[in-house]
Amino acid sequence: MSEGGIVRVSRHSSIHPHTPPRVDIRPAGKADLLTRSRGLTARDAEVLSYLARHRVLTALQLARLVFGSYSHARSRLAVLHERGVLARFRRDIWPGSQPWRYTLGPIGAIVHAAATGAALPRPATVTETVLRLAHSAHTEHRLGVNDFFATLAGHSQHHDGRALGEWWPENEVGATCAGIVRPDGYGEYSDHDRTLGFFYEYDTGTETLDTLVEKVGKYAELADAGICKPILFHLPSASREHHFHAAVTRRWPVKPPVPIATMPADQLAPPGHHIAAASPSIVDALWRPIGHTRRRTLADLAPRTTRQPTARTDAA
DNA sequence: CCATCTCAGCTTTTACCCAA
DNA sequence: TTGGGTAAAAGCTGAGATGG
Repeated sequence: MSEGGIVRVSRHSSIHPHTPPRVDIRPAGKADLLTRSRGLTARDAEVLSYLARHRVLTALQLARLVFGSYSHARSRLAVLHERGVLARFRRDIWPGSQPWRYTLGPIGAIVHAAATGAALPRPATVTETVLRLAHSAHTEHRLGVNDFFATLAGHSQHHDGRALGEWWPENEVGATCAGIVRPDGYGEYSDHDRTLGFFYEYDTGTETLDTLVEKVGKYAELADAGICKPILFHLPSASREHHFHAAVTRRWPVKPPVPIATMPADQLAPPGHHIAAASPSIVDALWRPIGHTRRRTLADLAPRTTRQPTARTDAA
């Protein structure tokens, strides 16, 4: 299946890039706003909070982040969609079907705005936002980034002593970095006495290696400005990883200006349905620091500290 | 009303087999 | 040659049952 939104395509599959995504939005009338927003649980609010902050998530990703079971997540998300709390869309590919991508619907956007003290959006504005999201070429990239963090959060919830303490989306971390770099995300992962704060870069292979190396140079500028964190590069293949390592080593023969580790996506275990076993492989020894041949676990990339792990992922 | 689980059915196109 | 039926792929949907 798709790993929480990452389209895995068999040799028989074909994506229809020109087919518009199927968008499913329940309109919200003023009269039934109160009716439809009634009965929302604390967990529903958590779902809204995640979607407000990270824009779009699949049912599997939300299951990992918020729900205990995938089937219940799908069931509840369908109810929320039916009420107009959530909107959803997906592309048609062959063969098979695609997971729905969920985002805030008209009711959900209003309820979340009311809960956070923000200005209430008009339903037409929400509809426009959903349509833009559904048609944006950047949405699949965003889903890939969200999938990494959702998998990490889901994994942490099933392993004592591990936690994803922070997960900042692209726009928030970009603002914090004063525009010098725009990482795809920032996270803090704890494993017992070790905490790794890292920038995350999700590479789909569409950028040139020179562009990636230039990015590293920008991170060096950021480090000079006082923000130095390791960069985790998610690369599409082992060969891409090999060439990236070679390019960085050519540019900085002794040592890269900031710590960098890479993981080739084609080394990941085949994705599965189960929440508990949700791709633990991203925390396994798949991460290769620049200048090393031995791969390390995610926790091994972190310096040992005596700090207590931070709280689990907070959607707020 | 919510949580959890199971399971039959659906989606969509191609390849293949068989009968007319 | 043409047309109909079926399997395959990969995963989602939604109904139903059970229990809190």
